[in-house]
Amino acid sequence: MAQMGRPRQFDRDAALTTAMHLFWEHGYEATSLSRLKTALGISAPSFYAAFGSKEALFQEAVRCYLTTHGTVTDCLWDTGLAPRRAIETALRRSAAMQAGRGHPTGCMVVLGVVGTGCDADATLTAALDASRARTGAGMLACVERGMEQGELRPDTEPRALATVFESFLLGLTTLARDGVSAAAMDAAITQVLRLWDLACVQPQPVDSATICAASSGVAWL
Amino acid sequence: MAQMGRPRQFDRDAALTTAMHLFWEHGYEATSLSRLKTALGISAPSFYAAFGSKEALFQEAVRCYLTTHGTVTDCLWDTGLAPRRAIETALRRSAAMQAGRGHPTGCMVVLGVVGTGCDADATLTAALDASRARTGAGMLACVERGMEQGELRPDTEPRALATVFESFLLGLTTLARDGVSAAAMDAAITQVLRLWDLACVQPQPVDSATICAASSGVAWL
DNA sequence: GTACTTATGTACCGATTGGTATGAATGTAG
DNA sequence: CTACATTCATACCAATCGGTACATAAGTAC
Repeated sequence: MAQMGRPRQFDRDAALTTAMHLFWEHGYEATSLSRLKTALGISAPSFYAAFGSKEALFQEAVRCYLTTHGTVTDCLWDTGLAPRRAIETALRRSAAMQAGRGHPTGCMVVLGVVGTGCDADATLTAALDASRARTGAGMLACVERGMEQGELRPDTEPRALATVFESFLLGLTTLARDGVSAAAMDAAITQVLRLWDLACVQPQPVDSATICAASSGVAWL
Repeated sequence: MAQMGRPRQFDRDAALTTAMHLFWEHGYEATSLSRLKTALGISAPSFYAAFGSKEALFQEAVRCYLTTHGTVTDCLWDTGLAPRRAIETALRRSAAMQAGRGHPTGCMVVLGVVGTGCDADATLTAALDASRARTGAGMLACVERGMEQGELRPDTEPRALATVFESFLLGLTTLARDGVSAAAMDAAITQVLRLWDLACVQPQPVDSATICAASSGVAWL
């Protein structure tokens, strides 16, 4: 049996994507029910039958983001990758994604820092906060791996170096919102990665700027 | 003559500061009239008599921010300062301010990128957008000054290097919102400034990390 | 004192917020 | 066919949104 009852007359996945784009673009509070209903092309009862509530839809949109666009930094946890390459890949993929087309600019996880207002918003942004914490920890883990593997000098300050990469990554969101191109971001990424090479035991000229975002199945971003 | 009519029974400047903190913390849309009235301790007619409208108050709050906390990056335009020192001072002052106490964390100018939702919000965030553009241009101007003065190598890519500093600076807002301390930011600033030294004609070990935020009359931040 | 100016408190405005009750429409199961 | 399950459209809900009318209070000017 397929499913009982009258079938819904809209594509739930497509509607979820549209809602994600709205929350991504405008934030949680600024995305009103009426705007959602209009954009999704459905009525209020259909909305609540399909998604439960505005907050539940937001949570689901966040989950959708984290499992798609948000995966660009997962390489930070790929221990099969050289740590420097992991960081470079995360930065270049993130830049390409954030400045990419077909969706709002910037990173939804970063934009969520201001989205709400009440005190009860902790549950709303919990997933976003956790994602940022995870990415920051990933940066630090990569630097520490670089030290453990003897690639970085022992006197390297892992937290300070990781914080540079993390802050730079976080800043891309605002750059993207202000219309900075992916090419400009890529040039900056090439520069900031020289900090890694500078911290290396033996200064080695590395071939940067050649990790393409399309190098591993994220061409849809 | 002092001023005719019944004198107002609240401190307008203090109310403006309180309102600025609310907008800074929660953004424009998430800061409702009732919240403002409660925090300011005044009634609706007093509010409108004193500030005109919510939007007018926001604009005034932005102006207040830009002329106080927002001045931490003005040193980027101080041609009397060595360009490297101008950038370092801007970064360290900004970090100290954003992680400082007595006000919300992060930079109000950066947090404004997501504050609104409608299409007519262009007028709302125009001042914030212009401020970010100005700071970005200031970063670039400093790098270009470093090249013109022969301090940086001729093959330096000014835009790429300036974008690194700019993105790093923008990222501090999210770091601050996530509770990163000023000390941790300072350590990262020391690291990112090595990019400047790396681009110098003659590699020179510079005494970083010793520009205190209190070095020029911004101790109130 | 009276005239005038400004601020305040109460009570209210239409519009929009997120969310529902209700019953008809449309499907499957038997 | 009937019974059941689910979605749909219309209409509606209390609460809150940003903003105002109006009378009163409190000051200065003369």
